[in-house]
Amino acid sequence: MDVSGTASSETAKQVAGGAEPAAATRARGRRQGYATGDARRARILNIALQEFGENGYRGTSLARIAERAELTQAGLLHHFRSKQELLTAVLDLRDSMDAERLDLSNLPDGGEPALRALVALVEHNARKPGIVQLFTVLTGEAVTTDHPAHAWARERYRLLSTSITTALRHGTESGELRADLDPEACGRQVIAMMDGLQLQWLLDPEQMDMAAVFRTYIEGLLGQIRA
Amino acid sequence: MDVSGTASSETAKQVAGGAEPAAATRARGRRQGYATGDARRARILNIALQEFGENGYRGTSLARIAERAELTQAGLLHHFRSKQELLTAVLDLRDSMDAERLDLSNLPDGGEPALRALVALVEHNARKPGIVQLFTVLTGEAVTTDHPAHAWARERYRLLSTSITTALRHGTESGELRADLDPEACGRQVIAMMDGLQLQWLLDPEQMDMAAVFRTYIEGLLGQIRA
DNA sequence: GTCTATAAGAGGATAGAC
DNA sequence: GTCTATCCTCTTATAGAC
Repeated sequence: MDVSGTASSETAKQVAGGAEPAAATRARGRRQGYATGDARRARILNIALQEFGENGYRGTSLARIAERAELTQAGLLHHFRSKQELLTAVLDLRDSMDAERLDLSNLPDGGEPALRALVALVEHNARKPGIVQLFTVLTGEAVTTDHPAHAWARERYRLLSTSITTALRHGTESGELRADLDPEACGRQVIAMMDGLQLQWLLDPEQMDMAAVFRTYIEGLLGQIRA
Repeated sequence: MDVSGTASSETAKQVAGGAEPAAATRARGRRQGYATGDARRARILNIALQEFGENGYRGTSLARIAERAELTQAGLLHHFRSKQELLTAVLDLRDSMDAERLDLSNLPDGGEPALRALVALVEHNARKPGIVQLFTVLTGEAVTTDHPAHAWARERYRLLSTSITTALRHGTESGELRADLDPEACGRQVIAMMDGLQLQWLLDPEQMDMAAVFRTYIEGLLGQIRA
């Protein structure tokens, strides 16, 4: 059931900063102009991230998150005024975690470096089923136009798409890649391949080595588009 | 909890019934051992298909479906004993609609014919956003292990995967495709590309010509794997 | 085959005490 | 900052009349 079990402890560290005494956290929080209770917030966020990933937005209840965070639902709503606000915070958190590894809006320049960076990202993701699932489940839900994450998802794809497209275009312009390559279509394809493989991998992890299949794809693609 | 089992082809035929007089339908139903009220059932199924596609399984209520089908929730539950049973019937319906166009478990033999058949399927799908969305939303939700459609989705991918893999393998064996092609990995990639492009297309239809991008991909792939 | 009525519960959100 | 208590709505499913 707990698909993201391994990921959780690591993510907690990234956000919470460990088992610091609450008083110290509070004091520093005030100095830096934060609201107090950062550790609490971080704990809630990490639990929410797991729950949204495991059951989707609609399938997750505030009560369940509150229970796991060891406070009441009303207490939770003190930190996040609504379920939707909590979701937004979780999505921001996920984006910032990605950014630590690889700034998707600023890929290495040139075709081959950019594509190899993506291979590294997929290899990284293959060790983080929880995070991948959060993304896959929410993006699927968000296809619905009135879903609270719809705008987030659309924006994310536009950003990612232009990022890859730009890197590829630079490759064609520098002569690294074939001049007749369509950078936009190619970029969309690469993103689609990442998402599609994630889906198959999550549904049936034993059936596929996601990172290996993606690497094979990129190798083939490079052989095809190199000048 | 078994979603992938029973009901299958019977439900499909019931739905195809259309605007036949109710009395005739009922009489034939009795002869063939169906429950009566086929037209009603079909109407419910088609509405449920729309609703599940628009809001996902969790986001859809029986009351809403009943309202659109012009009966009460209790009346609806006379035809389908539970929400899950209704979902199962909808999934069977969707599969049978696909089958009308292209039997995915029995693709044309050989690499190029099979891949070209998939291009035709994607072109067809690009004109059916509702059906594509049902699939995308439910598959995303179904990543969760305890989702009622989880087994259905996993089974569907296994089937589809072996189907494409088989066609490609025949291609390598007949000398049509390069001997060093990995049919399994390649098959998984093709499926992933279809799913990933669907996702981007649904989120932002104006941003992409799904069929064109997929065709480009397949052309490039063919150039790469042909012997 | 369809209805009304209702059980039995979970959902999100708010008010006010401490 | 967290609690209890409560509200109101929505959910799935069942019972029994017609």
